[in-house]
Amino acid sequence: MDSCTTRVVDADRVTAVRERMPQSEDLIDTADVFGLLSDPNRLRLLVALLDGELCVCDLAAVTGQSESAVSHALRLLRAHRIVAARRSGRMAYYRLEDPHVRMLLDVALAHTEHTEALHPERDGNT
Amino acid sequence: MDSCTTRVVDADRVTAVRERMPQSEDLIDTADVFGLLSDPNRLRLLVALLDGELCVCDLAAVTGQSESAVSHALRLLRAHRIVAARRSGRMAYYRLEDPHVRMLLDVALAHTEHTEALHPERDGNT
DNA sequence: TGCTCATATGAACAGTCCTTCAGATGACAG
DNA sequence: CTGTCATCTGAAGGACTGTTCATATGAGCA
Repeated sequence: MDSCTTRVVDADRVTAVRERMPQSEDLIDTADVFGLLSDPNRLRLLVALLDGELCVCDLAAVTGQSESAVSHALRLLRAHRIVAARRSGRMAYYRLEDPHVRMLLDVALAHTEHTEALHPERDGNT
Repeated sequence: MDSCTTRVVDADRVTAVRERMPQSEDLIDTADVFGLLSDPNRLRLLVALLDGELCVCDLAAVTGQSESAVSHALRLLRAHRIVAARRSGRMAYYRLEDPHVRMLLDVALAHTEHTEALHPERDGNT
């Protein structure tokens, strides 16, 4: 049927799965969110914010990063509406704003704590 | 108290949050998993596999990638035990193996479908 | 045995990302 | 108004990632 570049074995499955596939735009947005959670330091920041708001310097102290690095990370997260800032004088208090991300964090952390001693990096072959 | 590089405003909160913070190793593993989900093409592969196993060429057809790219991606996912392969002759059928990742995908996709028209990339300032 | 097909792999290039350093902004104290 | 403090920003360097092209493996078939 389509002998271009991609052979197809189970044409029906392919068509069915293709129709169920979310829009490319949505996929990209989702991948983007995962990307924001894929950096250990950013992850630390978000985990720290699970309990409530914190200012930049406290976030730096908690996560062990430079304040500049924290600021950069927060800027990124803020641009994606994942965190929000409240200003009080010269301080900036950040909070976790996106309930969707909070859910992902909950799921992820709950499971990693149960999945100790399951270290990958070996070739998962037959 | 610690006048090194990082000032602290709310010392008690900092200590409390620090103690609740998961182990660095766990954090890194979690970030790693998110990283694997942060590529649109890899995400497409995993979404395609939500319904059941598929061979490499069908995955390529569904996701619109070259078979080589698919193979590389699957190799990575396989190394992290997120997918598993079943061989039948010269074909390789892949399935989603990690229930934890399946859960993350479910949560993420459910929400992106509801969160249309919420495009970020603007500076989330006051 | 030799050919073809499905998949796997390696090397390499381009693009992206994170950190750091230096400097800018804007608020508060005197 | 001047100096200090908390935070923000821009530029730059090095590391990492994903793709492609070319080739290797290994199963089925003649």
